[in-house]
Amino acid sequence: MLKKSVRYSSVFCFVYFGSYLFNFITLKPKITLKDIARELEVSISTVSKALKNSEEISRDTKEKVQAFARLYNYKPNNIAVSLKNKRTKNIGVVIPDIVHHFFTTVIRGIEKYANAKGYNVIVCLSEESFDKEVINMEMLANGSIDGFIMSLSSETQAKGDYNHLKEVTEQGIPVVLFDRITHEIDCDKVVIDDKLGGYLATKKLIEQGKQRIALIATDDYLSVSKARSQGYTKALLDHGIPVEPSRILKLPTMEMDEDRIRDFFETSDMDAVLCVNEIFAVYSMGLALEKGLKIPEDIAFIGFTDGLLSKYAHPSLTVVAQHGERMGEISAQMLIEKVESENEEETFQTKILEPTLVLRNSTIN
Amino acid sequence: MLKKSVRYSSVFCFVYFGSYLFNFITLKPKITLKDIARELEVSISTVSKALKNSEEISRDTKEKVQAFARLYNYKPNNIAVSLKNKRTKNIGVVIPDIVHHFFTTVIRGIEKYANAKGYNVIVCLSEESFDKEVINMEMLANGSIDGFIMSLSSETQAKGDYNHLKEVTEQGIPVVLFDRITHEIDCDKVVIDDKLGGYLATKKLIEQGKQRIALIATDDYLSVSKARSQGYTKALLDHGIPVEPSRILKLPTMEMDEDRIRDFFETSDMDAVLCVNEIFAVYSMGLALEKGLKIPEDIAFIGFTDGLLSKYAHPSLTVVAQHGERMGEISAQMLIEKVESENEEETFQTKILEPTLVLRNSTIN
DNA sequence: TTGTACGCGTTATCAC
DNA sequence: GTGATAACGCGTACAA
Repeated sequence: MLKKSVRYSSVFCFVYFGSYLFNFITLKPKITLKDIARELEVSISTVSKALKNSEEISRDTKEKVQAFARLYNYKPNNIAVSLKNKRTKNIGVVIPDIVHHFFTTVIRGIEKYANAKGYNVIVCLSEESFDKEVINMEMLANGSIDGFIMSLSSETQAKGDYNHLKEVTEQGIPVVLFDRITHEIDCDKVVIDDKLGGYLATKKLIEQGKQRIALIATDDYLSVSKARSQGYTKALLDHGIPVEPSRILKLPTMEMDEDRIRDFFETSDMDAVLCVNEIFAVYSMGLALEKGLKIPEDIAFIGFTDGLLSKYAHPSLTVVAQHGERMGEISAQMLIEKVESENEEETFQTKILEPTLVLRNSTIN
Repeated sequence: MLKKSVRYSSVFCFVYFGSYLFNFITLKPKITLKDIARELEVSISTVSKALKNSEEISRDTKEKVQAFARLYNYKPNNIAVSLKNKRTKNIGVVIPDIVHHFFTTVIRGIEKYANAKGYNVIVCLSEESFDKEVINMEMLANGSIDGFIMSLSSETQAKGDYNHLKEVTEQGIPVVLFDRITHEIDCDKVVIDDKLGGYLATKKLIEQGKQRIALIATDDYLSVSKARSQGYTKALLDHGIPVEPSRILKLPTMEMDEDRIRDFFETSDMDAVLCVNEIFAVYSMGLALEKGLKIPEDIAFIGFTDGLLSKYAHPSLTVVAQHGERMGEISAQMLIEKVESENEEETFQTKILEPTLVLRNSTIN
C-alpha cells in the first residue's frame, strides 16, 4: 500500500521532517531501525543499543538517536520482536458465544488484567461448534498467541473429544479452562462451584416455604448445567423433599426454546423455579405473569448469571452470581504466570470461586 | 519453556516419530522448515517449495516432504509469515465497552466475516476512556494488525481529539469507523441512520395518539445520541407538536443513573418516552409500573438496541433495531477490502444502514 | 530438479 | 564506543 523509496536528506532534523512530511501524499510510513541507522550514518546495532539506553553507547550518539527516534515516532515492530523473542504478548480467548452476558464479563476481566500486563486479547468464537473450536485453536496455535483461555463449546462437551486441547498442551502452550471445563486435560482451571450455587438457590427457595420446586436446565453433557442440577437435587434430598422428575425440564442447549418452556409450564405443577440461566428464568416469569400468578407469592424464581436482564426485569430476578469478571481476571493471571514462568515444573491448579446469591424481587425477602 | 535439542534419528518415519514422542516428557515442540530439511537432508527452500506443491520439485521429494510434514503436523509459523508478507491477518477492534449488547453483536458480525476470510480479531476495550483508546491503538499499530475497526469512546467524542486516528491513517493503516464516528477523519464508515431511527420511533408514538412524548438521551457530544435526539425533535415539529425542554433528560453518558431518571419521572409530565438505549427504557418502564401506570395505554415506551432486555422485559419493549451484526459484517468487509486492495486510490465510503422499528408490547399495536 | 542467498525487523554476541 | 554477524522462520529470485 505504500513504499518508502525517498532518500532522506541528511542535514538537519527539520529537513528530515520535511522530507517525510512531503513524502508523496503525506504518507508517513513506519520507520525502522535501519532507516534511523541510514540517516544518522551509524550501524543498526548502535541504534538498537542507543534506544535501549545501553551503557556501551556514547552520550552523544544516544541523544542524537533518541531525538531522531522521537521525532519520527519510532516504535519497534511487534512482529519482529515476537519472532525474535518467541513471545507474542497475545492471549487467545476461545469461547462459545459472546452475546451471553456471562462470557462478556469474563472477556472484560481478561482484557483488564491482560492489558495491564501488556498483553492483547484475540477473541475467537466457537459458536458452540466443535469444528470451529478446533479450527480457531489451530489458527492461533501456530505462533499467534502465547497461551489460551477457553470455555468449551457444548458440542465439544457432548462429544467428549479433547484432542485439540491435548495437542496444544503437548506443544507446551499453556491453557486455562474456565466455566465449561473438562477434567480430562491437565491444565489450570477456573470455575465457580456450580453445585453449591444450585444448592444455595434451592435451599433458599425451600426456606421460603416452597415445596414444589421445578428445575429448567440443559442436558447433562454441559458440565455447568449438570453441576447445578446436582446441587438442586442434593438440596431437595437434604430437606427431605423427593425429587419429582416431572418438575425437571432439560433442554438440549442453552438456547431459548420458548415452546418447550411454555409446554412445561402448562403441564407441570410448581411453586418455584430454578433456571440454569437468566433468560430461561425471565421468560418463565413472563409466562407466570400471563397466567395471573403473583411473583414471588404464588411462584418464585431464581436464575443463574447476574446480568442486565436479571437486574432490570419485572420483577427483578434473584440470581446466583457467577462473578464473570473476577473469573476472567483470575484466568488471565494464571495464564500469564504460566507463560512467563521459566521453570518446567508442570503443576496445575483448579480455582473454585464461591457463587453468591443476589436477592431480588422474584423471591420473598 | 521447551527446547528442541534432540537430534532426530534419520532412518524411517516411525523412528522419527519415536524420537519425537519420547522427546523428554512427551513434549512435541512445533516443527519448522529447518527441522524437516535437516531430517530429510534437503535444503530449506526445497522443503518450502515442496510443501507448496511447486512444479520445480520432483514428485518424489514432494511426496517425501509432504508425508513428513503431515506426520509431524507441520504448520507454518504465523509470525514469520507475517514478518515476511507484512500482513498479519489480524484485525484490531477497539470499542468502548463489551457489556452493551449492541457492541457484542457487532463483534459477532466482525468475527463471522473476518474468520471466514482467515482473519483473527483482536479486541481492545477503551472503556470510554480517551487515553486507553490511544494506548490500545498504539499497541496494535506497531505491526500487530492490518487494520482497525472502531467505535469512538465517549471521552474521545467529547474531546474532539482525533490525532491518534489521523496518525494511523497517515501511516497507511486502513480504518473503519462504526456507530460512534467522526467526520474529521477520512476513512470508511458504517452507521445506522440514527436520526431516522429517532424520527420513526417518535412518529410511531405520535400516531398512537401520544402528545407528551419525553426523551431520555445523553449529552450531544455522543454522536449517536445527538442524531437520535434530532430525529425526535424533527418528528415532533413535523407534526406540529412543540418541543418541551422539561420533557427532555440528557444524561452525561450511556451509564445508568437511576436517581436522575427517577427524578425526571417525578417532575415531568408525559404519556410516552423515547430512550436512546434499552436499559434506560426498561428501567423507566419499571418506574411507570411502580406508579401504577398502564403500559402502553397510560404511557408508552420505545428504546434503541434490540437486545435480550427488550425482548424479555415485561412488557416487552418496542425498539429501534440497530442491526449490530450486519454492521459488524459490513465493517469487516470494507476493512478487508481495503487491506487487500493493492491500488493506492483513496476513496472512502460511508455506509448508512436503515434502522428498523421492532414493535412489541410497550407500544400500542 | 535442487540449492544459495537475501530480506522481513529486531536483538544479542562478539570483535574491533 | 561502535559495528559486523548470526539468528528467529519463512519465501523467493536467481544460480547451479
